[in-house]
Amino acid sequence: MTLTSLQQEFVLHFGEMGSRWGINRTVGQIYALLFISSEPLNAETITDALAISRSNTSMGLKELQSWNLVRLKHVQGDRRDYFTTPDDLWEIVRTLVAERKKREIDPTLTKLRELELQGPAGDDYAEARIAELREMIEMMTGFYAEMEKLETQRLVKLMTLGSRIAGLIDKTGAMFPALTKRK
Amino acid sequence: MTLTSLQQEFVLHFGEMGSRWGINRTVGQIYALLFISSEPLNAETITDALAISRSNTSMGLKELQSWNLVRLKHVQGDRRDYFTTPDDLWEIVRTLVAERKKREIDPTLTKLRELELQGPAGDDYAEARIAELREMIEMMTGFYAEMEKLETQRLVKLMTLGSRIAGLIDKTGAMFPALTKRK
DNA sequence: CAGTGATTTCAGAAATTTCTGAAATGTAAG
DNA sequence: CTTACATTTCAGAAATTTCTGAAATCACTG
Repeated sequence: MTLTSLQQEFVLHFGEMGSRWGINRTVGQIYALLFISSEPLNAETITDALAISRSNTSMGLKELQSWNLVRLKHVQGDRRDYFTTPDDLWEIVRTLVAERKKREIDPTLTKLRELELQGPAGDDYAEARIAELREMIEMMTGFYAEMEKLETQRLVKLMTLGSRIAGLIDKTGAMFPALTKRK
Repeated sequence: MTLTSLQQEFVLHFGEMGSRWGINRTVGQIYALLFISSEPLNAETITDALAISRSNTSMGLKELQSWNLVRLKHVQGDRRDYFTTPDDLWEIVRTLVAERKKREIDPTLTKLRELELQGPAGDDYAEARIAELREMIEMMTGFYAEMEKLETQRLVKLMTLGSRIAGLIDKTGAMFPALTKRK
């Protein structure tokens, strides 16, 4: 498979960005290629489109699968595995956020709780700082859990509303009547 | 400087997590150490607390400064530079989000716009996919820009309210009267 | 259940990133 | 201007990550 120059540029960009995210260049490129391909691709096709080794493709796909970022498809009369990304961009974003939370946030939250359980260590400042950090992370993950439940439509509306929502809350942090009365 | 076992564990954890984020172990450790230290620390102190080379400390601090994550302080009658993290956790989070956006999102947005400007490349699917991705990123960064403007107090309240806010929007995505009337 | 092709595994090679010590540069004080 | 630190730079060493080709495993098919 030969890439159009548009595909080429897109794929290369995601490869470079990959390192800024926590993933490697090849994984970024594979994902980008699947993302802009209208049809599912098999490992062989990816291998030659990106000019990498077959085994590298295999590892990259495995990595993407562990992130739940690609779906496996099968073509009638073809034994090979074909891969795609979900059509729904929101689904992709949800997955991405969920997985990053799992890998980047949750372990830290666990560790902080563990440290607090070890009880007073005679370092009041550090202890207070750790507690404060834990509380903040809990607040943010709690908010995230709520947002995760929302249907996409409502989420979109919420984002579009933007800061107009904040108008409902006065400076002291109390809610305006409009919000408290209803429900 | 010798670390208490609490400090030790905290610092090592952030070192390990560092690689899951885009930063390296040492940078994570330096930041963690500054974060749980009640007093500003100089490079020499950091160097021996973490058992790394003086030059490594210098590079790590430079990296943290480029992220705006540390502040430089000076102690009367001492020529050395002392470093701390802001007391306000919210300020830290805001900085972190802003910097990650700058490094991880903005370049991609620019690239996508650039690709669109290059005009029809005869690959309708890829073009549509790119446009869709650009729109989603614009929506999210737009929402972020709004949230960034809010005072911390309101932001906290908003997060605590959580999904109750979503009750204000009906399934079709239209706002409920309560929200539209008050303005 | 042998044969064929697809996929994965894995040890070492290649590439990249991180770290160090030595030298260079910067800076305040005398 | 010179001395006395403090900090930064930088080339090479060390460590880590990524990539490859060969071999192993897996799984259909006839």
